Amino acid sequence: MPDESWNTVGKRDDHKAATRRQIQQATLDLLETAGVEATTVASIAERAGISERTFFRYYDSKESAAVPGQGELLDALLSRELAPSMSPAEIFQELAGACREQFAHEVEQVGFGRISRLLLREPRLLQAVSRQEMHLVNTVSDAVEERARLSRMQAQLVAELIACTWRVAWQCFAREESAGRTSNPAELFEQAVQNLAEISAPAAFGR
Amino acid sequence: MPDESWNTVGKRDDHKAATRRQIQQATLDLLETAGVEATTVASIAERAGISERTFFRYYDSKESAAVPGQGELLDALLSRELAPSMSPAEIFQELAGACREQFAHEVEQVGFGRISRLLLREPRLLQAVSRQEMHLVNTVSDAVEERARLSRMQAQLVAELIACTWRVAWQCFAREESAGRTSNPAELFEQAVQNLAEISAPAAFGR
DNA sequence: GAAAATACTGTCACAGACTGACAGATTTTT
DNA sequence: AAAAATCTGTCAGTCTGTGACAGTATTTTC
Repeated sequence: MPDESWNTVGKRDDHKAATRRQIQQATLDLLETAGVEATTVASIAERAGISERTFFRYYDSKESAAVPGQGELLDALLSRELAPSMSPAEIFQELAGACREQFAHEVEQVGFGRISRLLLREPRLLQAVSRQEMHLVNTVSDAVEERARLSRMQAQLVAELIACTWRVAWQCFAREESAGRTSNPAELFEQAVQNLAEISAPAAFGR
Repeated sequence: MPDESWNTVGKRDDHKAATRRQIQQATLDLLETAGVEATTVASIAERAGISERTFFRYYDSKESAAVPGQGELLDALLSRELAPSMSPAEIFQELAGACREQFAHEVEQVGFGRISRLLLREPRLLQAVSRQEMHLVNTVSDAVEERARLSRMQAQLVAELIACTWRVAWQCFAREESAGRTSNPAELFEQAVQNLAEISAPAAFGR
């Protein structure tokens, strides 16, 4: 038997990752056809070839098994440099940039269309996303407050605006996609940022 | 027996309203001491003097029995005049005005402090609020799109920004309140709107 | 004022979500 | 190969939430 100790992933991790994918797959399959309400965890577990108990060792609900995590987005946001010398507007622009790149990237992922279609018609899944966003806003808010030395209110607003822009861009893109039209993600995101400025700052765009 | 038919509320409505209050009260009492997790619907029902089954005829979960509805805010927003001639910024200002007044009003309500303290330390209750906000955003977004003739993206952004400002102002106020300090609600809300503009419109504040 | 229609509540029964405990199997480490 | 750590399934149990039915109170109708 060849030595593969250089490889950090062993059989255990492989199997875990595979199980995760199977659960995701099974969940999407069933939610797509029967809807969130009518789908039971038992049926998901059966389709994924595991016990019901094991399902809950991977995900804490069928909703969270369906929606993708926001870990990458969070990482992208936290990896940006935020100096105390920057103005709130500059910080927002910096983070929005990270968001735009990540957005364009995630749209390319396999299964994006599938999940977005599901999200548009299943409020309970949107709820699950909202829970993740709550965590993201808190984390980003804390980071901004500490690293950029903004007031609590400013930091929170920056974080909320980031999440808000992301949400709107995402939803607009998904709607376009569902309608058969195709659009440029980065451009769409930038358009959201642009509209945001126009809406909230009356003086800057006076007639 | 005196004729009271002029009074639109009969014994039935009275009793219903009283039961609602009892449930709210019992829920807050128990959540306050034991937390959301540890409190069962059965215990709430017992304290409110009703059966468990009846509890679910009034509220669909213990979370929603604890948080106040957003019906008044929604009414206030929808009662504002939105003409197609208005710019997105003007629409936002108009709605923000309604929000500010409602905010100052709600802060005065009895039980506000109690609920806000609870919300600050119970994520599950925040989740329940978030569900209501989702509905509010959708409703406002639709109204804005139809009555002010904005693009879907603009309408959605306006609605999200309203909700966002409300949330931040609310949270800041609650935090101040919890810390023993007292602040002016209308002023605080206006400050949030101000900061919002400063954050999202770089060109307007570039010194 | 009685009778009929309507609304509210409690009891019962049940499905589904989720968790703790334990035992057996598998992988990893020594 | 033995020991330790990890993963999984089974079992039993609590809690949430809902449909069905019957009994009671209220309102409406005559």
